[in-house]
Amino acid sequence: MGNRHTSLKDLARELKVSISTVSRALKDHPDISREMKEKVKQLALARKYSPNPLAMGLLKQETRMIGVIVPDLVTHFYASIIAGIESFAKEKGYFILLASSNESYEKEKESIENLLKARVEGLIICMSQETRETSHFKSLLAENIPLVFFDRVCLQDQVSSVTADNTDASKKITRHFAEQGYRRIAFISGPEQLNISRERLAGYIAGLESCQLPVDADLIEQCNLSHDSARQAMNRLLNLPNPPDAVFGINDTVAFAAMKEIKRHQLQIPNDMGLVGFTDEFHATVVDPPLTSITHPTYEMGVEAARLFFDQLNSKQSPKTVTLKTRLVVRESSDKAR
Amino acid sequence: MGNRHTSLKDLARELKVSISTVSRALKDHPDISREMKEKVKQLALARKYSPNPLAMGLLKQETRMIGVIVPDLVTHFYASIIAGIESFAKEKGYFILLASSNESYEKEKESIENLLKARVEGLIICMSQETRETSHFKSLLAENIPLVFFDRVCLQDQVSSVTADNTDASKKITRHFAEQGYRRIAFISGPEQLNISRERLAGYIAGLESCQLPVDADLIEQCNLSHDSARQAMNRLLNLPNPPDAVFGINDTVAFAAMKEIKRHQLQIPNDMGLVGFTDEFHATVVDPPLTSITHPTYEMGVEAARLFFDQLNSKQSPKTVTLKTRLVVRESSDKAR
DNA sequence: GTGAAAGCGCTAACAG
DNA sequence: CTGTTAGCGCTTTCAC
Repeated sequence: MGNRHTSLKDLARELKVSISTVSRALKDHPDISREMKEKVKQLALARKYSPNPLAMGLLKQETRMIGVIVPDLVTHFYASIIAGIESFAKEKGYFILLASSNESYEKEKESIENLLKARVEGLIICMSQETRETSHFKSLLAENIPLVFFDRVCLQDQVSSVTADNTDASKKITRHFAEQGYRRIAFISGPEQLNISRERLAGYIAGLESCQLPVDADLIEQCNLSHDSARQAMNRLLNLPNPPDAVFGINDTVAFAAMKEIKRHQLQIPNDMGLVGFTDEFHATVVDPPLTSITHPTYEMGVEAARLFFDQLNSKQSPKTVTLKTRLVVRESSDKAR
Repeated sequence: MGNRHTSLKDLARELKVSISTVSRALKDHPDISREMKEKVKQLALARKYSPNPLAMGLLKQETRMIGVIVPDLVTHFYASIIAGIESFAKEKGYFILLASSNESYEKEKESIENLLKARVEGLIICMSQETRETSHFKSLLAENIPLVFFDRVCLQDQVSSVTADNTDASKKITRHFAEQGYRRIAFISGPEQLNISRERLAGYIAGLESCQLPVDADLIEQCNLSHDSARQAMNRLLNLPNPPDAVFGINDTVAFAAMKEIKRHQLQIPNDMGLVGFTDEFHATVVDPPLTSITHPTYEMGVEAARLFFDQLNSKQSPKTVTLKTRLVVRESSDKAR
């Protein structure tokens, strides 16, 4: 390999001045003469000098890297959030080090350790589904390492986080169903340790109550957010003695799985069964019929998470909670009127 | 911030020995006494010592980072490939630095520069759609920086690359259509500077010829791989005086766009119009009807790209070309028989 | 067996 | 205005 990068030393030698002179000239230090600055800058350009971030990092104790941990690397949902984080971080001259927990608590802990070993300056995390216990996060706090949660959050009084307005959004969904004439509205939730499950469930119930519809425990199903488990949940709903006439799926995967299962049972969407999801723009329009959904502002969520991160980094502020407004976009899957 | 990590110096001070002793003890240097090793290792563990990669990098001139540039961060296709790269790199103790070209030639060049400034040890790249000119890649080669292309490639005699068996696969598609009784088979291609466009077109034509079907220039459309442009292309096909009865879309986005447009024209898939794509497993099964497609081995492609990268890194070998086998998976969208 | 010292590329305090 | 020096964390050669 050899050293393919020009160093200050190289420049200094070539110009027959000291390293510090070169260093200062490049940063327009007032002490340096105009001509010297000229000469140095010109040579630096010619030799394609760029400061060695390792050396800088060592010196300044900063690596300009942020660790990002997501439950899963391959879904559009996280990819889009990551793109948001990346774009904000890039502006600030930071890079992203990416890791996936694969929805596993153990891998989450492992990823945190690896990223810290790589000397990231802090972490932006979406918790794994399995995570019930938060000591690994608390020790980050104890060590004063900047931390931000997005979408799935915990320790909200101590950690900055970005979420969607889950409760509100879910309430809107239930009310929308009711307005369309659906009466037995089911909800397929996720693991109860996740705030998104709890909040969306709360909204679902609040919505039912505000429409004077009864809350029927049979209509509340749970799954582990995997495709298969969501299909099974939908299947249980369909096999109920008194099945629902509408379903609210807690996220993309669940909504898709539900859709497949409904179709498999030869039921028409939206006439026999209404369906609404909680997805990003892209997926909702790809399926057939197009899915009514709360469009999750994924990219924006990433941007906000990064913004919160830098707030933490620059001045240890008290944790902030950002809640992103969502929109209910009505499409065919819940539009009986058509 | 302060220095939150334990250093060799810290350990040395605590044990009242020199830094070099600690360093040697930790790497089981034969000169060090058994007891000393014990003591050092124990304390290192207790203090959670982990070597500072910046210091190591500076010393050894290696950063253990690979730059990865994709045309787009948010699609499942690239996300899945990135996951493959990441998993292999992780094995080797390397991290990924991710950048997106957003299909722009300028951004691609910019990303290369940024990543080099960050001192990645080499690059794994999928070219932007706009890229026609390869001098920025050539200068990487000139500087002996390891480089691997995937999916979209160029300079194949000088650079290692992984691709799918595009020509073969496309031939299979055309032949499959013919077997199903389709006669006017159209192809929606991408920009001609991309090898995937040229190779898939070649396979499409070879397939037609092997079935004694005529090649009709009207049935070969082009788009820039965006959703809108693909819809327009499909639309042009549908408005032909003698429209096709089957369409082969060059990738995911194109196949989806085509599907929407076909539905908008009230045509039934597969009866009025057959449709086949070139997609990863996930997307093909989400749409309705499920899409017959060449399933693109995305994750595997990432793994192979990473493998080639390390081949390059470890010993400057002559460039290799890996071609991944694909499978034609017949689903409803082209299955007239049902 | 262990320590001292140099050096990777850089900045900043201190000299002159 | 410019140079010298120390030090960020680490490995390695050379001394003892």
